[in-house]
Amino acid sequence: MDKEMMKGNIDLILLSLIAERDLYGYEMTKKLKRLSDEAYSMSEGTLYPALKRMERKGWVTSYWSAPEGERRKKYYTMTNEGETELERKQKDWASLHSLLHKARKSYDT
Amino acid sequence: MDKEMMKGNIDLILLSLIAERDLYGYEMTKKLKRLSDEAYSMSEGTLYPALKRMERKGWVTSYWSAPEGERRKKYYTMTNEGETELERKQKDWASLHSLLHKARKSYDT
DNA sequence: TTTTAATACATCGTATTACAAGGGTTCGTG
DNA sequence: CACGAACCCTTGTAATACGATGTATTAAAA
Repeated sequence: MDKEMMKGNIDLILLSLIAERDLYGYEMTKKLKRLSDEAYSMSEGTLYPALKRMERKGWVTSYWSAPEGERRKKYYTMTNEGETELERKQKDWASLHSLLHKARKSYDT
Repeated sequence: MDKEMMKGNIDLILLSLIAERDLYGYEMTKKLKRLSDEAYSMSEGTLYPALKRMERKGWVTSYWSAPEGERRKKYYTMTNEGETELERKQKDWASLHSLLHKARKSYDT
């Protein structure tokens, strides 16, 4: 998968991940790599600013976790607004999918 | 459909349209609006620079048509490179779709 | 006939975005 | 102790989407 394909969809990807369970940043990069069969690596220069952005928009919140003997990790968790936004993005995604389908099939003149 | 959803997918959309048959710019905006049930309007400030960009990249070529009594229109047509690029983008799109699916389903830990 | 709306192409300035490159700390293992 | 992996972050740059704006031409309405 070309990295270009991620453009414009970073937030949707991250929201989808975080919706499942709380994750910390570094973990997200590893998970994405695994889920894409090593095809896609999200650079940290993309990830961390994106997380900040989403937190600023109120879609996620974060908390530090530092259990005994473990190093600190910054976990991100979903807000209600984030869930709303995710649903919106999923709908948009479906609409775009449908639009592309129609375009390919020359649905009308 | 929110306009935001188009970000990063403009080229894919336009290539999909042009792959079906030669089209001129203004026609593309109308067709997209129709295909999306009036939900999406591609602004001309988005469209024309995008067409120029794709022509520069060799994905499409253009020709002017000015039949007797009709006003001039600039038609765009697909190149072989454009078809290759379209296939590449379609594959990427499918990969992203799969990735999102796996993210939602908590496919792994 | 004058005005208005639609058709058709284009550019410019701005805000946003993705990312490579870099910086830093902490921890485990050889 | 050295080294790499785990973890977080910022800065600068290039590309992108789009609103605003400009210019002609043609069709329709007033």
